[in-house]
Amino acid sequence: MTDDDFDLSRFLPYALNQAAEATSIGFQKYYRQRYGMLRTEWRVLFHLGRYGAMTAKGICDRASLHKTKVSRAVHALEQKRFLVRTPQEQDRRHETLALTRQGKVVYADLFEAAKSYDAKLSAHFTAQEREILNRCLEKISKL
Amino acid sequence: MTDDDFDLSRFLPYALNQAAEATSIGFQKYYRQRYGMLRTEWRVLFHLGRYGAMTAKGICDRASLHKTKVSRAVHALEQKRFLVRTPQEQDRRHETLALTRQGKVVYADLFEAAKSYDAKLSAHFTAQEREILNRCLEKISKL
DNA sequence: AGATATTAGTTTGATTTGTAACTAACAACA
DNA sequence: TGTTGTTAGTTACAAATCAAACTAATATCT
Repeated sequence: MTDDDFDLSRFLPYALNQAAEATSIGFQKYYRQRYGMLRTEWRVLFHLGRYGAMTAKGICDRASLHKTKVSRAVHALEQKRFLVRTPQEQDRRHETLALTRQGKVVYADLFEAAKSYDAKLSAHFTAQEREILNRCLEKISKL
Repeated sequence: MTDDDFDLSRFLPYALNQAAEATSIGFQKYYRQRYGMLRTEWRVLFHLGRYGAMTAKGICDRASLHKTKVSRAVHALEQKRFLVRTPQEQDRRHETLALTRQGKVVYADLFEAAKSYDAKLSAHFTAQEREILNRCLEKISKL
């Protein structure tokens, strides 16, 4: 490859970042305006809604999020009355996090919004493209 | 699609973000440790090295970066003596930004590092995957 | 010319993130 | 029992980002 062929837009970290930002904006607007939520809050909410009650540590591990980020998101979601914490009997260091009724409603709404947002994005690709794209992204995330 | 199939890892904004972060880390280390640079600084440096002298506005447009980010990056690169500014005669609002000799050396180093980092990443994909991945990312960035 | 609007770039203050130190609860082992 | 280590989660401070207000130069319109 000659130097002329190597451009920022072909540099994977850059291209991925640009694409990530471009797709994030639209959905971000939704949970920000509607529920005053931050990205980490949405992720934490999603995990609890999708996989059921778990501890903050569980979310850290599943979502590859740092514990301070999760700690702050949990606090914010608690303030909004979207979740409640319950210290575990056998080990009081662990707190089980569970969505409230209201939290579940919000989750359901965001889940649907995410699905339809994703569908709208996917419409720009062929089935093959979408499949390969997913495969590539998954591979990269596991590097 | 049933709900069971829709997971965070299949939600494009999320998958792109995870992949972007995963690939960024390795290269970020390089320009951070070696030159104390931030991401925006590396991007600005790259633009000047790759496309030649231009104004801050020019970089904003080409790189889709906000002017405050560019302003700060330019300031930082100036402090490091990687670039110099020259107000334009005919319109003194515009300043032409150009890499210094030292800036060019740093650019050349980072350019090579980026190329080889990218090559290492690309090794995980087939030619077809890489091609489709690029195409998809480009499409997405233009949405 | 003089008033108004744009444009390039900077600064400021609030929000968000990252890093490291911290507390509290439990475990292991002498 | 007491000392040391580990783990879950929080807090505090520094660094980075974002949005909005600002300055200075030029353009436009009357």
